[in-house]
Amino acid sequence: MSWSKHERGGAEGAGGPRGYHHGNLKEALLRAALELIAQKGPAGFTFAEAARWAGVSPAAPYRHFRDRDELLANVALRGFERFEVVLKRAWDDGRPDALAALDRLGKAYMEFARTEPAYYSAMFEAGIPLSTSAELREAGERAFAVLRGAAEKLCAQMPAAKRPPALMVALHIWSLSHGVASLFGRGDAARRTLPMSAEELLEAGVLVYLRGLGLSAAGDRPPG
Amino acid sequence: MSWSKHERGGAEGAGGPRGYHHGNLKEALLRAALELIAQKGPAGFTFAEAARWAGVSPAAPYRHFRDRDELLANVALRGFERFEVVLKRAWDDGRPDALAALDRLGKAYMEFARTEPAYYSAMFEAGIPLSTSAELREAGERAFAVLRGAAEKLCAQMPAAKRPPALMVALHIWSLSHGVASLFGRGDAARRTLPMSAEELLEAGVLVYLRGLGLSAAGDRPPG
DNA sequence: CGGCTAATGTAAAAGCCATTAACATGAGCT
DNA sequence: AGCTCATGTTAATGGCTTTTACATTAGCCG
Repeated sequence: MSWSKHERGGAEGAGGPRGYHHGNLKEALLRAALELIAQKGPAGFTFAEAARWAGVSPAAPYRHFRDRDELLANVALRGFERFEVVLKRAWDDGRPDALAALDRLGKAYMEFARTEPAYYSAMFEAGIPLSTSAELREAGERAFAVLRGAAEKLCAQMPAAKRPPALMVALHIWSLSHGVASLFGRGDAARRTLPMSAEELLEAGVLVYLRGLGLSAAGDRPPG
Repeated sequence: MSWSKHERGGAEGAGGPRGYHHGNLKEALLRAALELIAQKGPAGFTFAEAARWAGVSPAAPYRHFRDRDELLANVALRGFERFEVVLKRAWDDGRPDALAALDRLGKAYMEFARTEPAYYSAMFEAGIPLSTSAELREAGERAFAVLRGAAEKLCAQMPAAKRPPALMVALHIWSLSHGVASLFGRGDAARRTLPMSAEELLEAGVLVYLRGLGLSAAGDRPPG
């Protein structure tokens, strides 16, 4: 194992590099970007400041990312990967039943948006075209696939005659989740004062929606 | 009427100013910003280029806007005002009945997002804190008030016992609309290939949701 | 009409950022 | 030990933002 090189930068925080070579600059830049995006939004983040944060010259990042956008795209990529993990864990293959699991899924969605606003905005609000890289698109697809799988399990337990297309259900739930997260999910600036938390709002909305689909177990009274 | 001054800049397109003074620079800058945001997104838009587009020096805009963000906020403000008009017209006080009017409202929402992407992104995706100015916040409230009024009319025609809070309904519909618009509503880059248009997706989602609320007239079969 | 003043523009400069090109260092392999 | 390539640095270019000092002129007042 090559200790002398790889131990550095990996767990060193903002300590800074020792020698001429940083040792783990790519990773350090990704982390710096994440931190800066969290502080000032995807627009406020600058390549040069990430370099500074990592303790290298402004030109160094170009050895690892073609340009600023590619770094942003890499943050988004990593975000989608983490998002998929989080959603998968919450869904847990629909155990113990699809409705309980879907409820966890919604909470996990909102929690991700709330606790990882930098990832979330890089993924959805930074204006990165998904066509940037196949990897990015596929990571996005995999995250969405979790939602889609959940929709399929839900639809499967409905009588075939009144069964809606699972893809449509997945898109509806995703849209509602993203809308709530995007409009009300983050702590500070753009928030409107709500009579309920974003999590509750989403949960209530999904319940109403599912009832509309005919899932009788889903909240038989209107929430309020 | 002061022809000699005000005719200029107002309808002159990119013709450029004639004398030392532009005559209607503020308006020209707002329009330039709108055009540039439409082309390159709120992040790609630059103050200097708007000035160039209006035919003035890079410092001139500072006579009308404190900084770049204030210009952006003014675009968003104007966007909310237009949005309110569009939504109000579509809602038309709920004529001939609330469901038909709500359907028009959803279509108008999506059409605004689609045909005025620059306004839409300035309003919702540019990261402008609503606290920027009271005017901005109030304009946003007025636009939302249309949705809220629609939700109230819908709820009013439900039996009081199973009547959900109108505010919650408005927030749900808004979130779903914004989610659909934001994820699938704009033409080119970030779009995913869908089995249906964004308008259809939203309409179907709202119908399911309303059915979940117990509005029996709302789509008695699951859409597909 | 003639002149004052405030509004509106311009020019120039400082400071930051992105990006590139030429050069430097040293890690890892042979 | 020496080679070579990955990884950094320095320096330079060009653009953007914002400020300061100065220029022009529109509108008003006598």
